[in-house]
Amino acid sequence: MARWEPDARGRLLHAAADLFAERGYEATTAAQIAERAGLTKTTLFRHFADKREILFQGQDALVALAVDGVAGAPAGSTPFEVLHAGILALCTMHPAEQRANQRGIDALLSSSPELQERAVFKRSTITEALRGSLADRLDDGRRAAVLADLGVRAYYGGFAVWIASPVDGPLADVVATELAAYEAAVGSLGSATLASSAAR
Amino acid sequence: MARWEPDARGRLLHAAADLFAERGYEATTAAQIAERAGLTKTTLFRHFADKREILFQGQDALVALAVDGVAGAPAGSTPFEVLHAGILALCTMHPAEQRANQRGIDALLSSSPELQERAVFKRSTITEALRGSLADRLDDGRRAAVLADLGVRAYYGGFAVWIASPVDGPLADVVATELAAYEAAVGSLGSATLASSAAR
DNA sequence: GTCTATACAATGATAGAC
DNA sequence: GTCTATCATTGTATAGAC
Repeated sequence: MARWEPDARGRLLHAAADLFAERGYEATTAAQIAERAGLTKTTLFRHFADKREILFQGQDALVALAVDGVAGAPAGSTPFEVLHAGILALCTMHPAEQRANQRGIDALLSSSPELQERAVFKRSTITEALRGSLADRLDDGRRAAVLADLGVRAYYGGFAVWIASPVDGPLADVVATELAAYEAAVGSLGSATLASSAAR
Repeated sequence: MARWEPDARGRLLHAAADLFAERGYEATTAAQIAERAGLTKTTLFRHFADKREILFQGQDALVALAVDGVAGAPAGSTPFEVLHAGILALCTMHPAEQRANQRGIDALLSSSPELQERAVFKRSTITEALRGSLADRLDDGRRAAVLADLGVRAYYGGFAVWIASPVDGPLADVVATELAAYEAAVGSLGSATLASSAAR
């Protein structure tokens, strides 16, 4: 028999979600979250590095998804196809059932500068991991970097559209549309540049 | 006659630079900085929003530089020429004499996760401002976003090279070289995409 | 309008007991 | 793993001094 109730982490997450929804992020203290979960502040900080991390639960898995997605792209893929593989792998983290949850988290994020800073950092971590794995595949570091930025933009942009949309549908569809639009924008940029330099 | 010693902000910056160099960022407390400057903690936090901001002194001006640089690009410029104008404007913030200082700041940044997070946030603020002003000029939002990412990469990448380089020279030269390299990478990406889609 | 004094709330770390 | 307890530090708030 366990000497304490199981799933402390899950209880903390649940308590935090409730309290953040009730009073907002800043008005909720770490001690209050712990108390509602039937635990203490010390235990909370054993499970989460800091208060902000509670809201980014599971985000760390995105890095591995992107890297594995890129690594798993078939040989002979074009650079954009490799990128697609990495970005669409990210979408598997967000099933349609969680869309309502994500809306709530999104609202919290925009309420606190502290959380926005952390969100930007997470985004940059994903971008950097993606850039690294693309660089392994593409042997041109700068091309890999540009693709990583572009892919992450499509992912986050698609995510925002998906969250805001009234109709249910898979995130991957929206993101794929975004990716195609960015691809077109880069294509026109490339050809515009070539045309203008050819004109000289 | 002043009733107190002037230039409190300057003294705080100087005291912080000394203490950070002596003991590192984390081992220096806000109270110690204030004390060495002959002030109190309260005053320090009147001049800086938080401890991290002490190390990003002046960074906020970069946003205006980028925006004004883009806005000042001559009519009829190509998208890349507009971008050049914005990015090279950023370089005016960093005269060659400050290169040694920047090296010290750079070392501190890599010593603390807290500072890295703030640095990433500053970078994203600059990117976002640049993206906005490029979007005004270029009427294609996604193209503007890709260019902003690319330009900021050239700026930060060039900055790192400039910091590390043993030879003295203007930052703008290094950054211009980076920009050209990224431009070439995007050009080849665009034509590769066009070629591969044409081949179908 | 800038600084000081004091008190305060909250984060996060640490040590030792169960 | 969790708890109690204590602690340093950040950052805020208030009221007053010059």
